[in-house]
Amino acid sequence: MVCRLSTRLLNICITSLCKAWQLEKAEVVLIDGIRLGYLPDVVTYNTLIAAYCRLVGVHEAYTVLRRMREAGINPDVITYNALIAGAARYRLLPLCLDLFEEMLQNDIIPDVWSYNTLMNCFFKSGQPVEANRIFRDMILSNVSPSPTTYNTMIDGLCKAGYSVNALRLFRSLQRHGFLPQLVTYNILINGLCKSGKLGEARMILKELGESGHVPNAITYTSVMRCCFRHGKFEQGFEIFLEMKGKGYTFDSFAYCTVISALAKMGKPKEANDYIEEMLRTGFGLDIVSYNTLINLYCKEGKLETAFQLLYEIEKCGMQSDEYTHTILVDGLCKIGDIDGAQRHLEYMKRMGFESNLVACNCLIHGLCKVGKVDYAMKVFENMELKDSFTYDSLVHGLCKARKFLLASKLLLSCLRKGMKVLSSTKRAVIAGLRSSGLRREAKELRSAIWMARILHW
DNA sequence: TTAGGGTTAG
Repeated sequence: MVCRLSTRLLNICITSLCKAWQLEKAEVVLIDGIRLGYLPDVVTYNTLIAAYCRLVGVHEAYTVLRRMREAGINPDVITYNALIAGAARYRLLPLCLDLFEEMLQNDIIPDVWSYNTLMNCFFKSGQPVEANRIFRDMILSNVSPSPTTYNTMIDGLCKAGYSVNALRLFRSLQRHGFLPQLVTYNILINGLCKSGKLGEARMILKELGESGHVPNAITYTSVMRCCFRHGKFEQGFEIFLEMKGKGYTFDSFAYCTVISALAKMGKPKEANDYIEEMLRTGFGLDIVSYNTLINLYCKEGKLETAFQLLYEIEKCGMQSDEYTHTILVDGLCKIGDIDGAQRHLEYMKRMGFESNLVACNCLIHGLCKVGKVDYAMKVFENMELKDSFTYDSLVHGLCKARKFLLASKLLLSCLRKGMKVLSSTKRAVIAGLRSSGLRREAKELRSAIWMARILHW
């Protein structure tokens, strides 16, 4: 009894220290505890493993598992779930699968949490088909799905571009008596908004209103962002005011949405006013908030201030991300500092950021803007991934350089891949071919555009 | 120990 009480006390201490990010102190308490006869149990080690995953890394957490075994304590399903969640946090899909396999080999039966985490990891890694396979495995293993399972499925489907299937799943669950939670509505509203299905999003929002759930800050932010994206600025700002009135502007999410919208609208003065308001509220800025500010400074051409912020981020120990550097590359391109942009791309590589499609697109656009279209072509040829932004920028650049035949060739290869390009891009190439006396080529391009429209409808 | 909102390019 005394021993069990002591272990409980030890666990309470370790849990509090882990929650306060005091991992080193938690380790000291563990060592001192053992010395004083407070014996750790599976909960002690599970707490430490979860904390290592969250604060240090999954490999370091795995060393705790070894120590746990050395202490004669067997891991359980919670131990493995924590490790799988840790691996999923760092998108280490093969490690997630290895851990799942190791769990099975140790005769530990995976539970709904294990499957949910693995499924989510597959979705986050861009593998919706595999995620669905995990869902099926779960059913075959007689593990009952939880509301989180369905929420993960709906969210994953939306993010993978299958919002229609997500809505279908939602409806079929409802028919089988599933009562959607607020989070389910939020996932679906956000997913439908992002895929441009505004009518359906509005319908779900109406159903949410009738469901008895009260829309929260997340619901409001999703809908507000959707309004801004579709040019309904007045409605967007009305939502922001309503959020303020309800006390839903307690974090940076709503502010970042509004500031970015104003930056896009070319209203830096108003955006700066909101920045000041956000800073006055006193909540700490995270990396997305910093990125929003850097983006605004870049849009204003204030690159020095933007880099000063990057310096601040790094100085306070915060990690900059792909967005931070992509925004800076774009900012440099926009002021015509192509050398600076290329240097920053190199810096990104050195920092360990993988090849970044958006940043490369910015460079191509910047090169075309300053008339270096041949160099833009070289960058294009070396790019592994290309999207409609890549083609749009380059085709426009080629038209500007009066290289209409090459522009037409690129445009066609883009259309054949089923990518959508701007109407202005198509018009520029056809008009260019005509003005150069290439009437037959212009006619052929028009037919090809027409065919592509039918094929990829 | 699992799920939801904010930041980048034509």
